[in-house]
Amino acid sequence: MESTKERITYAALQLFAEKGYQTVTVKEIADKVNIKAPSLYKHFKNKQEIFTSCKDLFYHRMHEVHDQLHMPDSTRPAFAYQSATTQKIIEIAENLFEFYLTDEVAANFRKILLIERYHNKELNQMYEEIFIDGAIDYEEKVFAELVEQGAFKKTEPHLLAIKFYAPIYFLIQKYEQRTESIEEGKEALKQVIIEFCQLYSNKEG
Amino acid sequence: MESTKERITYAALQLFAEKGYQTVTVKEIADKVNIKAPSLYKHFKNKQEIFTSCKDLFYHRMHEVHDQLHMPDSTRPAFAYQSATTQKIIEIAENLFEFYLTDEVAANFRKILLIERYHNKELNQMYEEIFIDGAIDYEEKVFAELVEQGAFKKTEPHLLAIKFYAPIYFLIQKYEQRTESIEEGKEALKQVIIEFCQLYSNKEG
DNA sequence: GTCTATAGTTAGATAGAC
DNA sequence: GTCTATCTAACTATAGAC
Repeated sequence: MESTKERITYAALQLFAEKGYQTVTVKEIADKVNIKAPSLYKHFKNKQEIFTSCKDLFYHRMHEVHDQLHMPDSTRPAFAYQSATTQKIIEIAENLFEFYLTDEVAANFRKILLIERYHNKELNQMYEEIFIDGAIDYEEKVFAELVEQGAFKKTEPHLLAIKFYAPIYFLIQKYEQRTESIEEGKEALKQVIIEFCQLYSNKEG
Repeated sequence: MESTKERITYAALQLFAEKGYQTVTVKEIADKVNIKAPSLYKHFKNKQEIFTSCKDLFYHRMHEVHDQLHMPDSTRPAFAYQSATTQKIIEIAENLFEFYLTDEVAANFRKILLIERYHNKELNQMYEEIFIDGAIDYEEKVFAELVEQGAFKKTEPHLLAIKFYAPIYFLIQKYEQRTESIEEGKEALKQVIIEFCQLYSNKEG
């Protein structure tokens, strides 16, 4: 059972991701939910609040999944890097890739951030925290730990993080517009990560 | 001497890159050129034609620079891969990075493509041709040639292309919103590419 | 909580004077 | 080729009936 408020939020999320906030009209959102535009205002004060609802939905979903997957999250305390293994970082890469491509909320809000960040300071900060600096900082810590443990060869963690994360970042943007070929993308990712691990890890695999 | 038509195109280019096509009003464009909105219509038939003018400007600039730098361009005949050397691919990476971050036309239109591609088939195709498949195809050919020449170790060209290109792609998106720190980005790029070449090339450098 | 009707505003674009 | 004045259409949002 989905409430009308939730249906509006999901409809708006899809439309904002496709066209951007300003381009989407409240009538379009209403049409998608099969109600008339003025009825929206019984659920939300105004258009901006619908957007806020999308943002809240994404934050909630992201924290939930990042927690599950022990993924980057600059707004929460650090997770146990001690448990990092080569196998685990492969899993992290695959989960990250899959989450931001197939999860409806994550995939759409990622697009929204990409679109809106050029004229919205807050959303730009959010994008950088999640997909640029935040992600790199996290990977850096993971690799620093792996190097210290002796699991990885002594290498500069920042460069290692870029080499590891950049292909994930690139492949997400490559396959976001062709979700029917996601398996192909996953395969490419896997190969890149495996080669990466063979190069820099001391153990095999 | 810049014509009013050119001044309008450049003003629109900046605004579209920041806010997206729909969000920008013709009044905003006019304000930036210090004329009144109706005067725009003496230079362009409508708003859409201003956008077309931005696109044409970018295409012209891109072909010009890609030719100069022997860079990817799926709409033109292939360049002489025979002349590819390790030193040259480092230069290609740096030039690509610098062009799409510092050239006013290229940097702004790249943002426009990123913003508009989710709801515009033509622009999505253009983005993929320039920044995704086109770029990867080009690098793939370069590396295939380098491998055949014996300059590079025998490696799967497609994976090599992703490993080479993804960091460029990522760093462009990292530094596009902080052009004051571009030198830092250039340094990171250089290090990544140098390490890349050390790993895969047979000769040094 | 849905609707119809409509207010209030702003957008893109045109007409016509200078 | 610039301007002022203005048209028309579209959008956000409100009022009030059901």
